[in-house]
Amino acid sequence: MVSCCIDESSSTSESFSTTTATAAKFSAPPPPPLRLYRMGSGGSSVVLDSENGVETESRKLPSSKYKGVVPQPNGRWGAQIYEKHQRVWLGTFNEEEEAARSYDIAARKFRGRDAVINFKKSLSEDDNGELAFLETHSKAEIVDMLRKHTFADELEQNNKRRFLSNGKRPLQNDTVSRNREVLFEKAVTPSDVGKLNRLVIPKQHAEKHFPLPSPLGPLPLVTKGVLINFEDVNGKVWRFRYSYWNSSQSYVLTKGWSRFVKEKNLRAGDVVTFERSTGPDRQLYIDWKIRSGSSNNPVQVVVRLFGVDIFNVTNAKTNDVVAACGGKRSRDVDMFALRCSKKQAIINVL
DNA sequence: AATTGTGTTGAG
DNA sequence: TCAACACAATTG
Repeated sequence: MVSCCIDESSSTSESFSTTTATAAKFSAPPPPPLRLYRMGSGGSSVVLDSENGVETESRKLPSSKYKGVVPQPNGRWGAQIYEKHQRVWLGTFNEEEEAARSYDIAARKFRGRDAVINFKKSLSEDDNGELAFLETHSKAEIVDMLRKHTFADELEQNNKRRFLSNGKRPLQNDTVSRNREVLFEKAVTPSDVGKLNRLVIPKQHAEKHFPLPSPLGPLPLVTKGVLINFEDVNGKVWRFRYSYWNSSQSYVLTKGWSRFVKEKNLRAGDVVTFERSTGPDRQLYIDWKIRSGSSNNPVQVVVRLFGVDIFNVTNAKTNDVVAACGGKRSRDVDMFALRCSKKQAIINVL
C-alpha cells in the first residue's frame, strides 16, 4: 500500500505551486516616476506627461477593482490568492470578472463559505453544488482547474453525474467501467514529450476521429484549432488545443499537452490511449501507460522520494521540499505532489 | 516573440 | 495579506 500523496484537502501540504521568496536578488531601485496621467484603458497605456503634455509610453498597468485580481502586461488579468505568506497563482484570464470569479472560488475553497469574495452569491446559486464540489476536491485540484479554466466544466460534469445516477453516487468503478471504445493508441516519440510541447496525432487517426472544421479550408479558423476535453482515469479533465500545422503537415495537440506530459511524467515510448464513450455523451478519455520493459520502477522511486519528503512537507518551507525534490523550482512542487497521486494510478495499471 | 506568473517590495 | 512592478521562464 502506498500512502504516498496526501490529498491535502485537509489542510497541510500544498501541492499547487506557491510563490516562495528565496534567493536574495539585488534589484535596482525603482525610478522615481513623474506625475503621469493615464489615458484610455486596457493593457499597456499611453500616458500624458504632466510637464509638457508629450505622450510617452508607460507600463503602468490599470488596477483591478476586484480582490485578488491583478493586471497583466498584455491587457489580460491574473488571479491570485495568498495563504501562509505565499501567493498561489490562479491563472490568467481575458475578462477581469472571470479572474475575479476564479478568485472567489479559490477563496471559498481556502477560507470557507464565509470568505470575503467579489461577487455575492444567492443561496440558490450556492446550491449549484459548488460548495459540495469544493469539499470533494483538494485545493490543488481546484487551483489546477482554475488555471486551466476547466472549473465550470468539471462542476457541471459533477452535477450531471449526480443527476443521472438518480441521487445515488456512482462508484468510481462504475465510471471506470463505463462502456468505451478505444479510438487509437500512440507510443509517444521523444519529440512528443520534449520541448516542442505538442503531440503529433497520426494523420489517419486524426482525420478519422478528430476531424477539424475544414481540413485545408479557411486558414484563420483552422490554424487556431479547437479545444478538446479529455478525461483521465482519475476523472480529471484535460483540455488540449487541437490543430493542424501546415508547416509540418501534421495534426497536433498543443496547448495543455505539456502539462499532461509533466503530470504523468511521460517518457518516450510510453503509450497514450484515446478513447470515447459509446454512450450518447461521446465523452473523450485519455489514458496512458508506461512503456513495457521500462527499466526502473517509477512507483518505487516515487514512493521512496515521497517517504523522504513527506517529513519536509509537513514541517518545512516550500524550498526545503524543493531541495529534497532535487533542486526543482517552487513552481514544480505542485507537479511533485500531483505526480505522487498519479502514481497510484500506475500501481493500478501495473 | 509573446505571455505567464514568479521574485520582490512596501503598504495596510 | 495584499497588489504593484519588473522581468526571467515558459509557451506558442
